[in-house]
Amino acid sequence: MEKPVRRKGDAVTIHEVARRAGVSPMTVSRVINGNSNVRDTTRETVMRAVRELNYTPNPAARSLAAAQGTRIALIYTNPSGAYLSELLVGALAGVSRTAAQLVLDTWDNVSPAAERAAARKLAKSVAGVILPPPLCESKAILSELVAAKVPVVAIASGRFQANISCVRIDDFRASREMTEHLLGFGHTRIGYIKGNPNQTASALRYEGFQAALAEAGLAVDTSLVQQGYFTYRSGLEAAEKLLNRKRPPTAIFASNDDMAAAAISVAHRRGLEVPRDLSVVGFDDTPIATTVWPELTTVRQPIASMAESSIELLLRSIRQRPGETRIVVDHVVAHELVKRDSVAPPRKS
Amino acid sequence: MEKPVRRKGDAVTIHEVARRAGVSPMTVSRVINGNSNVRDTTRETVMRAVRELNYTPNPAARSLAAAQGTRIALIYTNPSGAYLSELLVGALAGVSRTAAQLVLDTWDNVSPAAERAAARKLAKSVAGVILPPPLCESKAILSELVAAKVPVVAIASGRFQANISCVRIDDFRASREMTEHLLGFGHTRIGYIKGNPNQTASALRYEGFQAALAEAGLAVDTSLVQQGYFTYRSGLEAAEKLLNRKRPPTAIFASNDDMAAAAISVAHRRGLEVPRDLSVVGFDDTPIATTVWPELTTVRQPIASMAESSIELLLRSIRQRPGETRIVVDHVVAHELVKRDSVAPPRKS
DNA sequence: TTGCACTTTGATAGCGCTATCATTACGCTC
DNA sequence: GAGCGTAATGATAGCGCTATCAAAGTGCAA
Repeated sequence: MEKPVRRKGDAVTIHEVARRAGVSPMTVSRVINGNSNVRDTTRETVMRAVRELNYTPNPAARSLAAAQGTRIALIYTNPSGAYLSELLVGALAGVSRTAAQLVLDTWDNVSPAAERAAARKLAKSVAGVILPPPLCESKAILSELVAAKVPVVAIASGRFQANISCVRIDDFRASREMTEHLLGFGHTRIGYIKGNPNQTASALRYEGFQAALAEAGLAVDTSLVQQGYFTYRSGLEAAEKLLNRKRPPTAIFASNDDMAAAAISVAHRRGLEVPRDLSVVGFDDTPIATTVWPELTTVRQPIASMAESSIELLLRSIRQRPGETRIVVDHVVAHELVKRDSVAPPRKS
Repeated sequence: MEKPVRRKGDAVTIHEVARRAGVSPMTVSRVINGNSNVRDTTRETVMRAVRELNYTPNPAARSLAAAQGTRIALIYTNPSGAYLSELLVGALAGVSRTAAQLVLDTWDNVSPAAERAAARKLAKSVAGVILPPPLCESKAILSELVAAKVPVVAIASGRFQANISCVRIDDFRASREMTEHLLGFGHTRIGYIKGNPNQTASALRYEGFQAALAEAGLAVDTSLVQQGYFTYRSGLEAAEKLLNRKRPPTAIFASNDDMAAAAISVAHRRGLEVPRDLSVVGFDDTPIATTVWPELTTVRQPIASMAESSIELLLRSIRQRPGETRIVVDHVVAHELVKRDSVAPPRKS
């Protein structure tokens, strides 16, 4: 049995839909592109035909005809690479339905001038950009991209910014919930390891922590709060300081998983068992959360589906007619508290 | 200053190349597709024009005209996901120059029957497949794909298999070198944590370890060899056993980074300092190698560039005319011994 | 030189879709 | 109901590339 010749005849085209609906192919095209200027009744007829024939537009033809070299850039920096693979998986999923191409690049520029230059160059070669943190916090990059009228989606950025679409979770609320979870176990002396101050999310997470404490009528003991930088190394140091105290905390809330993993490691080196002697929780649910032992209780950001949404958003922006006002949305998606094995009630002492 | 209208004129087309080279567009097409039946002198003229104009084929047009929905699948399973992001980065880089689209899928089938069914279905929808371990060791998948005449590239698989192209490092040699490195520091009692037996690479790495020992005139002490499964958890257990011995090893060679990281963690819990009291080395150079402290000495597999080569290989296979014999190559790329901070001479005892 | 088989090149016709402009239908004022 | 402006639809012409087949060139034997 030969493999069928791929050429020809395997897919239903816009013409067949048009014929079935009794309209011209152009009208079908307008309908499937959500174009206005189509009478409602016509639209419905067409849509029915589309459904009946199970029609899917051919992405290649589409982008060829539209001459929109739909290249979408995803720029990242190494530091934030923790969830890179999930980001890529999601972006790829979003792109694979369309003719768009995903192009990757790493920027480790330090100076705003370098970022500015890179952004300007990028703006010329792609139709849209997805920016994870910390890049999406850079004024230099953002202003350059916005000036060049290239649609941008900031992903997992803490806060919504003018002119930039944004797909994110509610860091504040997630962090508050996690703190409440800890509180619910009876912890009252909770150490907190802050994230890198160059990211809005760090502040938001800390605020969520404070808010939960305040609601529970507890004061924030600032000596139990350490600055971290989202790296394992910084988590190591912060946890050392926390556990060196005369009255060490009974739980540590690290604002990402890498630092939480580091806290576990420090605890182990001191002969403390987790969670019996110390509860530890993280944030993000990156692979390391399930690598370490015990597995981390953490907050799951659905990075993959967030990336997928970002692509869709971007594509919609790109497809816009030149005249229309830019689509700018703030898309807050649901997070999830993932309970695993790193939390227990505080030990009686 | 308005952004130039994207439509038209921004890219150099095959016609311009043709005019410059003084041939027809068709001939250019043949050249860039590596088609035979083009005189060498003609080919060179065309290639020069291509270079001078910095021409890149338009992927959309290409796949539209060729009606070859050049979709390349990358299938992975969670367990091997350690270097997934690097794999994706490389594959994407390879793909971004061509019309091909990368589609991802996760298979966590256990039964060969399920794998067989999935492979059969896959064969119908894509033009080529990239298979990282352990999937590339599955007879069921492989035979199904080969039967369907879908080109396959096994990446980072230990050994070359008939009918399947393969891009890999020399696991045996890399492992032998790493062992020699340890030996060079004066270690003679080296613990070894084996990899998952479902992968050829595990055996190869172990053989390399044995070979180096044999060359140095040392006998392999099988009580210093533990079975692991490439997971952090299994590394934990193996390291425990190793360090529980009356005369524990002075160094541990884990056959991947996750298990090496686990070994470090176990050492720390026992108050052992790495590398002062125990040297630990890993394999693969995944992100965890630079996350843990101290950073791991390990063997770097250039996964990204391997993935890129795989794509190129696949594309070449796909572009083949139906008649020709399948291209099957065994591409062994160079590895690298990355020396970091987890190795020191054995402590005098 | 002619004839024949084979290699190399080119002309033509789309791939499936959308931009553009022309055409027709509709709604309204006067 | 004529006249006009706007909304809805259609006809045409490609987007950049490759499949296909026809044409031209090449080599070799007779």
